Amino acid sequence: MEPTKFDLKYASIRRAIIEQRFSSLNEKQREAVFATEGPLLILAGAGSGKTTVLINRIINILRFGEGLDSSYAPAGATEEDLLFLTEYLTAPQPENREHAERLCAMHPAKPWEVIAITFTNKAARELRERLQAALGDEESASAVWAYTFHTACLRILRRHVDLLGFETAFTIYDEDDKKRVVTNVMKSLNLDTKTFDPRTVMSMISRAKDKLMTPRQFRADGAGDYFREKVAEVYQLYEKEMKKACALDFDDIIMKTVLLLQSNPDVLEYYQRKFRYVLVDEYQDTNYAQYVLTSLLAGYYENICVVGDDDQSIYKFRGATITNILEFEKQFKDAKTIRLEQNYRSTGNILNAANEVIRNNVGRKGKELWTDHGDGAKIHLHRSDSQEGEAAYIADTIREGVEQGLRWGDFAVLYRNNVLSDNIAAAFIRAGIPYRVYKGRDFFSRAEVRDMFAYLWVLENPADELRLRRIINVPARKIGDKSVETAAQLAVENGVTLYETVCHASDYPALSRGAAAMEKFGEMMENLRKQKEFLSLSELYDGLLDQTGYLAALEARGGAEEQSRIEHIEELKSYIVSYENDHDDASLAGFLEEMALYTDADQSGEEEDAVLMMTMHSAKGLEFPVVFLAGMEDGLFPGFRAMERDEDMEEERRLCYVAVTRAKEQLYLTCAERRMLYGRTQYAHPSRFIDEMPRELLDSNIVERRMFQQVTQPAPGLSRAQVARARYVSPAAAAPSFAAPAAQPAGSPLPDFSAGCRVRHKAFGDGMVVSVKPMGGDALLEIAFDQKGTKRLMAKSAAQFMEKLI
DNA sequence: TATTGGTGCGTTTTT
DNA sequence: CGCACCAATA
Repeated sequence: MEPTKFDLKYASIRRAIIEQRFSSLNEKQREAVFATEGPLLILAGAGSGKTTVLINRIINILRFGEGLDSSYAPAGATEEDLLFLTEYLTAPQPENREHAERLCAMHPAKPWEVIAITFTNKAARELRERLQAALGDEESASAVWAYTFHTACLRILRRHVDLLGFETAFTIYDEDDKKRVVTNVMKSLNLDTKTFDPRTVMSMISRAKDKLMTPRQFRADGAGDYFREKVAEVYQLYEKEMKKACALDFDDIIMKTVLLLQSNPDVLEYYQRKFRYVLVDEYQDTNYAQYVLTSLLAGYYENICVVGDDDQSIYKFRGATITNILEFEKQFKDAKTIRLEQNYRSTGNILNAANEVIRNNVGRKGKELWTDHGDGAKIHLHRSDSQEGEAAYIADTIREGVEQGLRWGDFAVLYRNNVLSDNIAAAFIRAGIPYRVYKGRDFFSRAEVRDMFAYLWVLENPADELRLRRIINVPARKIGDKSVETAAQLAVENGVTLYETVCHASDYPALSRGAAAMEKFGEMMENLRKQKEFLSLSELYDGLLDQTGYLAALEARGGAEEQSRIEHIEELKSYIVSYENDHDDASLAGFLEEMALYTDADQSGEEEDAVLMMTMHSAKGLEFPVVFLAGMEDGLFPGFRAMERDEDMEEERRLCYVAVTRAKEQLYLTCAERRMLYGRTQYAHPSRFIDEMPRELLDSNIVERRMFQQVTQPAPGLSRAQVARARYVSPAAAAPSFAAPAAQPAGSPLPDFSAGCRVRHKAFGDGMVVSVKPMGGDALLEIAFDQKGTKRLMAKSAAQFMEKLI
C-alpha cells in the first residue's frame, strides 16, 4: 500500500523530531545510531565517543524502532497527533517529550530483545548506568542484556544446566585453579615440567577452546607432532577432571555456551528470536568462539552491530583474532561500515603522533583521527642516563604539575612491563607522591581470600575437589597429604567424590589413622551446608570463620602478617554485605559467580586522588590529562620478543597507539640509556616507535645525540617509519663505524653496508638497510625489504646474495 | 609437618 | 633483583 499524504507528512515530521533528539551527535555518530537494521560495522577510533553511540543506538531502537525510515504513520494516528508533533517540533516542551516520542515510535523493540555484549564488567556497568539515566526507567533498562560475554553466557548456561551434564551447580575455576589442575594432570602423566611448561600447555588448551576444539579434535589436528599429542593428552585428562569437579574455566563459559546452542536447535532458536538486536563492543578483541557465539545469536534477524577498532587489537596472545573485525564485511555482504574518526579526547599533536605510528602497520582497515581542539602542547621526550633518573624525572614533573594546580589523579604512568613499576614507585615514595599501582585481581589472589572462597565454593559444590584439597587442612587439622591422597584414590575406586569419602572416612580401613579427623571435618562442612539453607550469606560467612577455626588460628598467632590477613577476610565480608544489599534474592551461588568474574578494577567508589600506574594493556579504554609512557626503549617496548615477527611488531605498535591515545593534554615519553633489569644492567636505544613520530611534534632533550639526523636523499617508496629508523644512528653504532678500515679484518673486504643504503637481495628483493650492528669481524644487518618485510642477516654471508644499489 | 635455603626464571591478561 | 617453587631439614 502506498503511503498516503498524511503518512508522508507524519513521517517527515517524525523524522525531524528523531533527528533533533540526537542532534548532539556528530554526523557519523548519528549515521551509526540510525542504522539499526542489518549488519553494521562501526570502526570507532580511540576517543571517538563509541559508548555514546552504542547507548544512543539502543535508545533509538527502544524508543523509535523504525520510526526514522518508515514512510507510514503508525496505525491509528490522528490529525491531532500530527498537530501535536508539529507543535513539539517547533517548540519542544519537556513535559510533552514523552508523549511526542511515543508518537514517533514505529515497531520499537522491547528492552529484552536487545543484547549488548562487552568484555569488561566496567563497560557493561557503564552501559547499564547510562542507559538507565537516558531511559529514566529502571525496569526497561535492566531488561536489556548489557553484560560481558561471560556473564551473558553464564545466564544462558545456568538456565540449561541439565544440558551440560552436570549434576550439581557448577563451579568456576580461575586461571590459578586451572594452572593447578593442569600441573596435577601433567604430574599424573609424568610429564617433565621443563619440556612442558605448564603455562604453555595451559595456553594451548585455552587456544583450543577458543577454537571450539574438543580434546579429540585437538589431537587429530596435531597428529604427528609429539608435543601437541602430549598436550592433547593433558587436555583430555584436564577435561575429565573438570567434569568430575563440575567445574568450568573461563574459556568453557564461552565454548560450552556455543556447543549448547549448536547442539540444541530449540534453545538456539529461542535466543535467536529473543534477540532482535545484537550489539558487540570491542569486537577486535573477540576470539573465534565469541565470533561464533555472536553470529549464532544474530543468526535470525541479522541485526548485528559490532563496534571496534582494529588498531586497538592488543590481545592476540589471549586468542583474540583481528580477522573477525577485518572480515566482517565479507561475512555479511550487505554490511554497512561507518568510521568514527573525530576524536574528542586528545590534542592534535597527540593524535598526529598516534596516526603516524599506526600508519606503519600493514594489516589494518585504515583510519585517521582528527580533532578540532587544536594542536596543544608538544609531546615531551626525555632520555635519562639511568632508570633512577627516569623515575626522578617523572616524579619531579608530576610535582611541578601539582604545584601548578593539577591533581595527583590527573597523572598516569603507563609501562609495557610490570617490573618497571617498582622503580617508579620507589621514586614516588621518596618524593612523597601518592600513587596507586593497578593490579588485576590483587585482592582475590591473596591466599587467605582464596581460602575463604574455596570454603564457600565447596559448600556450594562439594564435588569441587581442587578447592576441597586446598582447605581440608587449613587451618591444620591433622589431615596430611598422604591421607588425602589415599582418600582420593578410594574415591576414584568407589566412584564417589572425595568429599563423600572424607565424610564417611571410617568406612574405609585404609584411612584408619586420619579417619577421625576427616569425619570431623566432614561433619563441620555438612553442618555449614545445612546452615546455608536458612542463614543469610553474611551470617553463613561468620559461621564459617568461626566453625572452621580459621580466624582463631590466625588470632592465635597474632603477628602483623596475621593481622593483615584478618583484615582481608573482613574485607571479603564487605563484598558479601554489599552483594546482599544489591540483590534481594542473594544466594551463595550468585555471589560466587559474580565474584568469579570480578576484578579489583571493578570496585567502584574509592576515588582517592593518586597518580595511577598500570600497564599499557590495562590502560585501554581509560584516559588521563597527563600520561607518561615509561621505558620507551627498544627491547622493552617494543619488547625483544616482538622483534622477530612482523605480526608481533604490529601488535606492539597497536599497543603504542593505544598508549599514546590515552593522553588528553600532555604526553611524556621517557627512556633511559641504562637500566637495571632482572639484576642485570642493560643499555638500550630509544624506542623505534619514537622514531615513527614526526620530529616536529616532539620536544626532546636528546637532539644532540643525533637521534634524528637529516638524510640528504630520502629513499623513495619507504614508509615514514623505515626512513626514520634508517635515519637513526645510535651513538654506540655510529662511533666505530662498521665501514671504518680499522674495523675491517684484513683480507676479507666487506661491502660497506650502512644504515640507509638501498640493497638488492637475490631472494628478498630490494630493501633498505635499517641498522648495522658490528659483531666480531662481521655485522648484523637489519634490512627492511620492500616486499618481504624486515629481516636480520649477517653481513658476510648475506654479501654473496646481495648487492648495494646506488 | 612448618620452616628454610637453594634454584631457576622473568611480556602483556578485559573474564 | 625478587618471586615462586622445590627439596631437604629440625
